[in-house]
Amino acid sequence: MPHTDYDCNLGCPIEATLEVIGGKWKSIILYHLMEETLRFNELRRVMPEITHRMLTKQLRELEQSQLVARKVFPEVPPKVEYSLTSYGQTLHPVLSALQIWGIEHLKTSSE
Amino acid sequence: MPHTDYDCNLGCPIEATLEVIGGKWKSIILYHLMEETLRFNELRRVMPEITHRMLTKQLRELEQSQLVARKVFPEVPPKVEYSLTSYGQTLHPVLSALQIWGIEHLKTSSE
DNA sequence: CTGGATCCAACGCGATACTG
DNA sequence: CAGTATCGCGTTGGATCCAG
Repeated sequence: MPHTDYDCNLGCPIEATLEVIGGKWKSIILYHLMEETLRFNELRRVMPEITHRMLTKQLRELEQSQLVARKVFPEVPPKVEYSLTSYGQTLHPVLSALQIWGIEHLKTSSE
Repeated sequence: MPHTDYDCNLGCPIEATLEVIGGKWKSIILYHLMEETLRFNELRRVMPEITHRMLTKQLRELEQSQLVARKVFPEVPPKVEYSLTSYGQTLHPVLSALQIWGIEHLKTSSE
């Protein structure tokens, strides 16, 4: 890709993306939701290190970014499903790139 | 891309990548160094919003990650050039993916 | 089960001043 | 020009408790 004049001063695209998927948890959440719809506690199970509070918070932000959809089932006990929106799906190439490089990086740094 | 068993619990590749290029500034610095070697103050000029202190700090961390090379010219006044290492170059696809999605995202969110 | 609210410690980061 | 050291504020985020 050419070094365009999106010069990262005004509305830098890279920064914009990181704004949305950056942080310690968002991309991981998105990654897990890429394949399957998950409930709140299912997400906690696949991400044992995130705290209850943070998961809630991150999910709210992903909702606001239109990347994640929240579906509430009016039941007792409550049931809430989280899934990617179609817009969220467009992040697939980005997450793939991150994952691919990460795999190589982990290999390299463990040598 | 298949949903492999890099399940993001133990040594998650995505997290590993973000560990290295994440944060508000690192990817931007890498982006600018992708095309050309730059001196300290040249970097500041293309990134007007970063503070002196933060630029120094981020550059040190990128050095430690082996992504950026620091070359000091023993002159007065001092001259220091920063460039990508060959390892740093391998991030090209990742940064491209971030940039491409960001461009679309900015378009979308401004509508 | 899902999730909000509060308290509080830890850290990030800017501002500033100082060096070779 | 390039870089370090110190201070101090603001935000982040963990622990905990409460609620539908």
